Amino acid sequence: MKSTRTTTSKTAILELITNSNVALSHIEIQNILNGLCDRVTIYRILDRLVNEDLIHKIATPDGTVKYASCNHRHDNHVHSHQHVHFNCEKCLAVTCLENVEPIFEIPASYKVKEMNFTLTGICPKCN
Amino acid sequence: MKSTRTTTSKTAILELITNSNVALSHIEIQNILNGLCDRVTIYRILDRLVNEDLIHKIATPDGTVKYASCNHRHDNHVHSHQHVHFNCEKCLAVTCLENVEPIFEIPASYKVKEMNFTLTGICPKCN
DNA sequence: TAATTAACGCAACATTATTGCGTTATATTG
DNA sequence: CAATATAACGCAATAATGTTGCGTTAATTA
Repeated sequence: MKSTRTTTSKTAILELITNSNVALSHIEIQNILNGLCDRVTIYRILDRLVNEDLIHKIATPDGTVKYASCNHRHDNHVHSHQHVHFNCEKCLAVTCLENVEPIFEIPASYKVKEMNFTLTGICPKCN
Repeated sequence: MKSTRTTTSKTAILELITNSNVALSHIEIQNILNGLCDRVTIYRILDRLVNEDLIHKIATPDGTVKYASCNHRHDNHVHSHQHVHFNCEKCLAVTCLENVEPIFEIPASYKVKEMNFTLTGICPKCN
């Protein structure tokens, strides 16, 4: 009987991430919210949103953790975050490239559950 | 005239990373070295080794920064870390899959400089 | 072998993340 | 619709991780 409640902060953060076209870090969210809730609460809400599968967590190649919305289609009960992300060196934005699907082959002895594909370079805006 | 010196700690760390078949984090390296040098020195050496292109830095999807050796072949002056990494959920090991090369298409407006492809799941050993 | 200075150790500081606990407010129930 | 249960919160403390400054040590070179 694990329930989860709708709070002002939770909806605000979810909306923020959903409406953003780039992945956001904890600090970025904190700055945008500008004191709406405690720093710790943001951590807890982000964890909850990830658990509830409403957002997903990604890390840039340098280790910065960011959060992005899951506008994925639940094709047939299978849920996986097969996203390709683009990390701009200039503006540091992390964007989801939803329609890029890499093809690759890996030994069958590896049981792949998730994949994380991040490209680094210069985005169209900064080019 | 930027010179770089060979020190005991530096060679030890480089050797450690080179001989490891999995990527190592700062703490893991620190624990293995077991007081050979200071925590700060490890940070500085790792930075230097990355700059000198002797090792490369990667991050697991959850944001843990790890370091691995570059046993890449400098085909023709072009140097890029087109590695595919496998991150085992069980033993947390990050392994380089050198011979897996993903194929993907991305809008030309994006200038791709590096790519980071991490798969998560269960490795052959843990399976 | 002496001089130069990169690299080191140590201490202090900065940033980021986690935990405990009493309080607040969301959802449920009588 | 008010009373109740407890998820979620704020705040303070603590842990974990990364950075900076500076005096000292030791790798290179002249």
